[in-house]
Amino acid sequence: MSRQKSQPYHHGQLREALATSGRTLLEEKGIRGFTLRECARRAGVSHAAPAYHFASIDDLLAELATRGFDELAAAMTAEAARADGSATGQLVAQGIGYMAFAAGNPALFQLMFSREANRLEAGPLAAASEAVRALHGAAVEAAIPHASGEIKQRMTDFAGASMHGFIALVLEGEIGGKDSSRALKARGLALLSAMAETVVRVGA
Amino acid sequence: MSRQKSQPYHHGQLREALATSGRTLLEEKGIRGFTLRECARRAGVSHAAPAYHFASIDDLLAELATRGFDELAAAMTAEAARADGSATGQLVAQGIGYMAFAAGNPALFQLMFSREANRLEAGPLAAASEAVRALHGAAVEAAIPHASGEIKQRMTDFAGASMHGFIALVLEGEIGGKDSSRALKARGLALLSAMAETVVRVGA
DNA sequence: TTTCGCCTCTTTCCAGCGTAAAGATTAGAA
DNA sequence: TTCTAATCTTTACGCTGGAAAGAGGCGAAA
Repeated sequence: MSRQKSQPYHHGQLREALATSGRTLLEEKGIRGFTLRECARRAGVSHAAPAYHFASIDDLLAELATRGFDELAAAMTAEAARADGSATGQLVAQGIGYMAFAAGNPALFQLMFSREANRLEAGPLAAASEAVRALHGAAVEAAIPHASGEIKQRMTDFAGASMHGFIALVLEGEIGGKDSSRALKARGLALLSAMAETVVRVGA
Repeated sequence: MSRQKSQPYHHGQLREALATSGRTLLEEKGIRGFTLRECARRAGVSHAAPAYHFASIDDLLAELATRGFDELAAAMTAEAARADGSATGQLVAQGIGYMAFAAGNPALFQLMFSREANRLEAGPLAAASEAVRALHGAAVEAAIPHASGEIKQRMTDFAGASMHGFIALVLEGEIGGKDSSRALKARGLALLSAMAETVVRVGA
């Protein structure tokens, strides 16, 4: 990612390059260890160059979080496409995609749900996170089409909370600290199954 | 908290004072806005004074997180004491205490579950967080005394995940962004009820 | 009681940080 | 070709966490 002779001054793709180097840097050093200067260094530009593309370090972090939400939505959709067409199958598959993304990008996942990235109300970050919520909400409602609006809301809360809470606690080491990766996946799957069962039972 | 004539040089209670000023500072500025120097300033000492009591800023943050876990355990116990003696009542009450603590100390709660505080395996932080887990695990097992060990584990995962996930998503604004505080409490209570019902149903 | 050593805190210093301002360079339009 | 705006570098500032050295105060040993 360092500057080449073919790009002696204008980088041309600096915004993209910063997002790329920023993402790896974030996973390597964590949120507190993330610095704008190191990010610029890895992109091969001076430490002040990012200022033109991002108003502040928080702005860059918000961009990373936004891209994270986009990718999370894609992971949920992709996993759902691989599952059978049943409503509960879709719901569980979405959860698998959600957890797999979180496990593969723990620091980014933490940033996305950390409130450190200042999400302006109408900003792209809020839209991207809303898209994930919509995806999940649709899956829950599809599983309980005849339920009342209130039940649907409660079951969406319930499904989202258990799915998110489980992987969050796993990443934190609060759950399955000594478990193998395989055993952990089984626990996750068991949780998603119990969640889906409850949703259809209450919402029937 | 500034230095008085009665304590011209030796502070005497500096460790405590730093933990106190650190806690308010954390809630005011968030994890990323937390600085050791401002913390020392508020305690009325020079910026290098904390070094004697805390090896690094991460060490101070770990102390704050540890105290947070102690307080969280106390909040869960206190709320459970106010509830009826039924096993599910205890489980729900613990959840209320958990959520109330998180809502009242959002930045601290986030720090506790942020992996930023480097939790050494055998450190006091790990012990304090383990105590909270034990408290919750005992409540779940008391609700399903005849269940197998595997079911108990799965239901502990399940209960902990939904409880933690819900309040985490609320703090993040992912759930109930427009709701009033009252409505939000109702949603939380509904979630805890659904959680407890599922635990006793599956574990029966 | 005096002295001495250790604990606690301050002062000073350093490199690194985010950000602002000004200068340099380039691309593309006129 | 020349001019202008966009992009990047250089420089500078106040802040940060931490290390090192010095000062002050307490308690034990004489």
